[in-house]
Amino acid sequence: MNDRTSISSVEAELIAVIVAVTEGEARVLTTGGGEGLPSGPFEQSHRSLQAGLRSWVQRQTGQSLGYVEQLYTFADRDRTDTGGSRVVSISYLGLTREVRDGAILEGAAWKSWYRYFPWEDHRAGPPLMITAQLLPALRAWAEAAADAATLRHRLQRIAIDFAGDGAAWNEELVLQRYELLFEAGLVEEAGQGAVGGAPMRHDHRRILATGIARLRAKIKYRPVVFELMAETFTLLQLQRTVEALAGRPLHKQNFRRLIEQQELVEETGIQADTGGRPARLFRFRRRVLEERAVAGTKLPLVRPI
Amino acid sequence: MNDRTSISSVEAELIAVIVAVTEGEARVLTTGGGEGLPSGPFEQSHRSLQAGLRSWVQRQTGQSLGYVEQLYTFADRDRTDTGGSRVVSISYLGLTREVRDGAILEGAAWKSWYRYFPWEDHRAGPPLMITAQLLPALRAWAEAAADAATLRHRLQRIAIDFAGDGAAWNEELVLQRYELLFEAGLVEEAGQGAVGGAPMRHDHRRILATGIARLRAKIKYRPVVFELMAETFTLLQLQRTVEALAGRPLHKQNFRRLIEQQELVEETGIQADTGGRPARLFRFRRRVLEERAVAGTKLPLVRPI
DNA sequence: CCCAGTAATGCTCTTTATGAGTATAAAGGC
DNA sequence: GCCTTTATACTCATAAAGAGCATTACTGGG
Repeated sequence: MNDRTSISSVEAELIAVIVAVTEGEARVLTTGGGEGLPSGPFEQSHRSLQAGLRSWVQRQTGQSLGYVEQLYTFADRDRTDTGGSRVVSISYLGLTREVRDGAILEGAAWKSWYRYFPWEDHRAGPPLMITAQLLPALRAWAEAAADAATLRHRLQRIAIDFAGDGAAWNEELVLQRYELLFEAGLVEEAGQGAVGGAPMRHDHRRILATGIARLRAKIKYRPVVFELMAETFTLLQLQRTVEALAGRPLHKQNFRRLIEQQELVEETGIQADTGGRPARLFRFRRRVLEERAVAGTKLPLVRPI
Repeated sequence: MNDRTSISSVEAELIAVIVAVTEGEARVLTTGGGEGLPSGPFEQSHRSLQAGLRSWVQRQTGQSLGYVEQLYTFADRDRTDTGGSRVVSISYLGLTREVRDGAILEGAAWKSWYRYFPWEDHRAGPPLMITAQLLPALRAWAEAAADAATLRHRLQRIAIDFAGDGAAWNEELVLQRYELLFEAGLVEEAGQGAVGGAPMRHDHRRILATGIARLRAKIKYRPVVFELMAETFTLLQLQRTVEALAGRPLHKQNFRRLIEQQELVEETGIQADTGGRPARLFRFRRRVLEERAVAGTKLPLVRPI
């Protein structure tokens, strides 16, 4: 690795985590019957990586990506199906809205992301499968450790990732939890004895976990949720969207206070029929993006149930 | 971009932003007389990207990288010197400590990062060059806008990035500021009329800006500063290190309160001769990394001078 | 020994942010 | 009218963050 000597040749592909929230469900665009993420070669014709991704999604879904962010570049995968040549996979996170009648890629489908990570949805309290299935299996794995130090370390990781010892659930540890389950051999990609969650090809579920973790962190300090909303929305709809992403319930009044005091939205004057008292409709004040270095949507939590 | 069709071949290289803090100065490992960042091909033999980077730095500096994190993958550069073939550059941030007598790569040298970004060092108040040089030049650029909307937009960006209108200086906007100056043609890489900061080859200064921005954000929520410290240190040394990275002064007492209440450090029992009252020496409690999902070093600011 | 200079350290005060809860308002369905 | 449902307005308690004052412990010079 001296300065500019030889540069090695590799294959490059793009992998996309495209997220939308529809009817209060966080969904991700999948291919191959829900077993893969959309992916394809990075073509020489593309002006840049982002441009390549945007143009592809635009062509396939008829919908422009509101927000695009690079996730991670992987190269440590062993790809046996390309004849031993090294593959560099560049993954992206994209936010959009589902178009009902949009021309969607053959075989592509929107799937709830909790289908792949059922242990991540705490909106109605901690999923029962955590205590019923995951924790017993994880503890068995921990106790199969070769030595005491490994045992202690495994138990510690389980406690942190799955909020043992009365610690609070940390919704951002999506990737750590998936990796823990992977190491413990509890997801299908790792072998047998899967305990939960639909599998994906290659390491696509891992990439999805990376995307979810990034998004859950991002909504707290950047106003990206609005990329997932319709032009106008009620504050409850906005809250439900954040809850769908974060996978946990929020305190309604405090959520409203937060949004309004940050002046992220403005009223449109119209009312929405919501089943109870009509709600005011709001729209995102896009100007805030240029007015100041703007904060996102913190999570006004409610006490864990 | 259908699923697994053809995959295009590109050249892959690694670019490293290696940071150390020595005597209260944030420094970065450079090559070619300070005009480039260490870079080289990603070799097939490397187990993974990170492993490739680590082994290379280890060989060249005799120092292991404490913390490594992927920064960004670029592919939109026009590389004319490789015969039109596309280059994918994967950049990394690495934290380490300088070794005085370490075998350092031929031509490599540690340079203060404020040499490249003199407008980023606000430890002794806002640098005079901002009001004396940058702002006048930026305003001139803004006023050369073709239409009123562009003018307004440019002025807005200047105000956000350089804390106009009494807004607070945001130390995380390193990349945005560099890009603004680039667009305005005020850095040497963009053409003539450079106003400040040493230039670098290709887009290396941009990559360095990305690394600084990432690190400035990271120290607030992850305890990564300790990777830059000696085994034991006084709280003031720790504070000076954070200040060197953040580029702004911190409130001493509040900084101590923050560090101690988070139990990030433990006393070693030894005292250090510091010129005044002797200070207690501390070491990082590495265990916190496994005890809990741990917070970093927030910035207890002092009022801007 | 006294004194100035330099750091280190202990505490208090104020303001703001956050988690939580109570109360009231406005719609529809019966 | 009464109940259900959702929206919205406030209040309260606590914790965290920004700021400053006071005191302690060393060095070196007279």
